[in-house]
Amino acid sequence: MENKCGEWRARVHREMRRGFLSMWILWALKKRGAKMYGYEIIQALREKSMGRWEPKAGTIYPILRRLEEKGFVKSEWTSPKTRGLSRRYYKITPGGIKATETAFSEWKKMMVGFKEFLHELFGIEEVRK
Amino acid sequence: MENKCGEWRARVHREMRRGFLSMWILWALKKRGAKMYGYEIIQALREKSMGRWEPKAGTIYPILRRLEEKGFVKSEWTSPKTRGLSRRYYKITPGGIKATETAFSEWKKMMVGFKEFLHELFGIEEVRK
DNA sequence: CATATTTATATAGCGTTGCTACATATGGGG
DNA sequence: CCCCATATGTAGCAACGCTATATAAATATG
Repeated sequence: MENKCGEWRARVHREMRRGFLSMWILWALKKRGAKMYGYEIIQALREKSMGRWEPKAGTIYPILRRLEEKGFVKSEWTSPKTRGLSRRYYKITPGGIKATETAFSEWKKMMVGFKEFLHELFGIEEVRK
Repeated sequence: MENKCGEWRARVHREMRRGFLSMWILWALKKRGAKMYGYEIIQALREKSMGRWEPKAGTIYPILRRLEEKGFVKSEWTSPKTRGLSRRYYKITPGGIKATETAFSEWKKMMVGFKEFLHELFGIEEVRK
């Protein structure tokens, strides 16, 4: 029972993240301005979400590849000059910037829609945070 | 160009809905109190979202089946006494009510987290390494 | 020196889900 | 009778978050 509830919670959490992660990463690249590499993004998300979320490598690296396939980021493999491991740096493209804005616009519409939906259908004020 | 942007928009829209639809439907059943049938739910969502979303039968019916598999709703096939088509009526269970609250709690956490994430990562202060 | 941990990237495969497309069937209006 | 609305359902696709696992070099620890 408790277990099933936990599973449900985890599943809800997981499914709710879908569609947001790409947006978050594109956003990070856009606002940061500079190029970032995968491991750096993983750590940034972990730190900035303050323990709310532990992004996994198997989640982030595929996202970055997909974003590159779509032309939203461009990557560049760099060998360190003095020491350290090689890194693949990602940089957002103009298309990526546009995609970020599109995604945010969709997100906002959905949130507004969700609140209005709840309000209209059920008169829930609770939702207004 | 325009096409690709449209595809991206549609994909974002689609992915963002994941994890919300079950919650919406459970919520509708919970707040409505009474039992509802699939077609009714589809129409209610269409009307109440005011054209923002056109829920499809192929989306809603499978959701209802899954919710029943999880024990969050119970269904009952009813033949009309006088006239009209037979309908499968759904009613939320105590487990479903708990699941609704769980999902809403997760949703709120995620929204708050998202806002804080954006503020912290991209606020006035320069982002640290 | 040897070992363990951290840094860094990558992919195969799983499960869930929203959606398209299609199938089936009844009721009512013209 | 024909057409649309009503009403339910499933097969199959595509996307994506995640687990598990692999690889390899750098760095820390004993």
